[in-house]
Amino acid sequence: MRLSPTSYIVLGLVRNAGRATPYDLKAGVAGSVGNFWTIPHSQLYAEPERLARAGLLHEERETGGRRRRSYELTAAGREALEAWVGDPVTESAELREPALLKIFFGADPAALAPARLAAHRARLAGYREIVAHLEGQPATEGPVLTLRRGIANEESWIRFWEDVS
Amino acid sequence: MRLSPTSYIVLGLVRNAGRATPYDLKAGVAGSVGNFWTIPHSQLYAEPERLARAGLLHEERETGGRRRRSYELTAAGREALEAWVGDPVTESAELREPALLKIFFGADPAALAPARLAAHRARLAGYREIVAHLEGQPATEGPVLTLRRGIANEESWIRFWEDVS
DNA sequence: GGGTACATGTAATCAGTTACATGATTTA
DNA sequence: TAAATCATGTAACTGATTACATGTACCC
Repeated sequence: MRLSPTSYIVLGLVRNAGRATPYDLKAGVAGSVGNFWTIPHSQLYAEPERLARAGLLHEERETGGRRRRSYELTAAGREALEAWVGDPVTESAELREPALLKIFFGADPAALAPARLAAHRARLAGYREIVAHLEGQPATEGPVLTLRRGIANEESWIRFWEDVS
Repeated sequence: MRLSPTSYIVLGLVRNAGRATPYDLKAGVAGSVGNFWTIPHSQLYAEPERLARAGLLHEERETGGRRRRSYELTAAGREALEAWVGDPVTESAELREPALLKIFFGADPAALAPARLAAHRARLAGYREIVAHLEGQPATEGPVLTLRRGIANEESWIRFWEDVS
């Protein structure tokens, strides 16, 4: 089985939580990685199933009631996650910004700017708030760094859209 | 039919070229939008076919030889493209940077930095070269603006990776 | 004449998107 | 007690990825 970023997000969140249901994962994504990498919740049902088939997660299902599924890491799962985290090679992300596509094909940037500026400013404010709460907590270096990068990114976009306004 | 960014890239490139085969599109993507939005070439066979079924492209096929397909815009296709370009509302892009995911889940940023820095510096140099050739040409405002954004983006990433080195 | 790179496509699989559903809790 | 929202899933479709294939042209 080929492991995708989605797989590692699931593995990572399960590791952080110890044990998680798809719904926990949904909440986990929304409150953390989801800021820069969202996953539709249907994938959070499908993906753990795949990972369980591959032996990287252990699945348990409630016998009564709603028969909820919950997952935890197997040894193999932990190894796969750690190998990925430890590997210094990564792919490159693409910009894939729809507004840039429009500009490329002739849109007037000044017309796009107001909506883009509002969106970026809102996210920037959100990030600043989260980071204020997070700083000082123990064991949050990773999340704090990604937030810092998120902030720099929003600032960079804001400068761009201001320039073309 | 729902039109995706892929659809608009195809429509836009066909408009720019007047008429194009899938292979022309492949070259077109590689030399332009591909810098921030790549499309596997198999999609450049599938997507025009869909667009032709939807009446947005007109397909012609060589009778002899390799029976190459070529496409041009229909009136409806041109309208759809212009409506999209003229609409000031766009979705938001996500960062989706694999290296950030790794950091989020505990990777050492200093270990990731060298490869990332090399990649970003190479792209930055490439962009600067293209932009130097492009500036001054007529009717290249769109592409030049996207390149400028690409450059700012690379610079912003380079700052980030230098900071954590 | 043989290798290498460009040109041109097809097919199978799979992940992701979208939509549909419904049970349980809280709140007005 | 009705409405809203949270919790929990499934199913259908379709776009994207990957791999396979082969033809043509040019260069050594």
